[in-house]
Amino acid sequence: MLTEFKRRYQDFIATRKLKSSKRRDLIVDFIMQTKGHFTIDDIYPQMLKIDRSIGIATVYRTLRLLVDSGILREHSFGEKRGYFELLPLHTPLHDHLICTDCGKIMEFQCQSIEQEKRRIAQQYQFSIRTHKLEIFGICAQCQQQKNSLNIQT
Amino acid sequence: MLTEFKRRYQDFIATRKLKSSKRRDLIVDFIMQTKGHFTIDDIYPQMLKIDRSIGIATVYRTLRLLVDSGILREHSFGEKRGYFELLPLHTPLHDHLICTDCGKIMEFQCQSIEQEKRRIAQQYQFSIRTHKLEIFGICAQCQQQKNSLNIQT
DNA sequence: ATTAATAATGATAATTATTATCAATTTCAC
DNA sequence: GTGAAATTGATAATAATTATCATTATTAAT
Repeated sequence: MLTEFKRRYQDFIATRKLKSSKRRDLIVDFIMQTKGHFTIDDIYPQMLKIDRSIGIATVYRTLRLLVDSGILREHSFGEKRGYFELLPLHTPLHDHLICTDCGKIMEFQCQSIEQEKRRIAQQYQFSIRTHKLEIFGICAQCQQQKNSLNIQT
Repeated sequence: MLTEFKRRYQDFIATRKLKSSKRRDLIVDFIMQTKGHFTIDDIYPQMLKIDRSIGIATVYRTLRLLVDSGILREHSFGEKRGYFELLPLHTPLHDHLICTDCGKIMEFQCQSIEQEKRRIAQQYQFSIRTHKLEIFGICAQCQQQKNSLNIQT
């Protein structure tokens, strides 16, 4: 069975005149099944279990490929390393709230931000590939913790 | 004369019980006068002209300080190194369009995105410190160039 | 099926930006 | 002035990613 992601991946390979390969197919198959955000360190050890000989460079290369093809989106979330996530087609993009205290990341969707984004792109005759909206601050739980600490002291 | 930025910097120093220092004052004075986005490499050579003995670590430390105090905002713009920009108070935040072809960065302001951002934060009881919205794609000029190339071939 | 051209691979060196360390110096409340 | 604490410059360390390169795999054309 050919999933949406797989189809998009194969299209990308074809239009760029790249060659398919066992290793890359394996990595792509694995990534297709991920949920949420992940780093290289999250997935590389699991890939080694499937194929002991996969080099980390190939994983990096494949991630780059999938980002370029629009299948993955990369975030930094204020950190040095990259986080990746699948972007299904025909699903509105979501954005992120990042707690700078506990590191928690929450997703939200906002139709009107999407709309405004497109309106501005049009105004600048800018052709959008992707976008990232990260809101940094303190989550509800961390605010409560801080409050209770203040009361105790 | 005490500028708005200087006042905010001194407040921050005071509330964190830090000490002032010649070096840091010098760096802060310099940064106050910057316009637009800059990296360490943009400003460090100029600082050396003012004081030959300033170490790059001190500049990094001071930048971090100013980001923490909300005077500077840091962006990655899809690159590894950090870009910084002054955030004046009482001025609505702006966002960025980034051309992945030529690297050009355009700023825009959108009141309704700001509004939606605040609405969502409220919904999640999230206390906003700052935000970054980066829209990646191809600018008008680069699109034209591509079109004309296609016609020629 | 063979070949020839090109792409992919793993290992690892290189890069690059930033942070950590630390002894010496500076600041500042008392 | 004194002493505790913060700051400093030099530089080592870190950490994530990319570049290099010899070898292997893939593919299109024969």
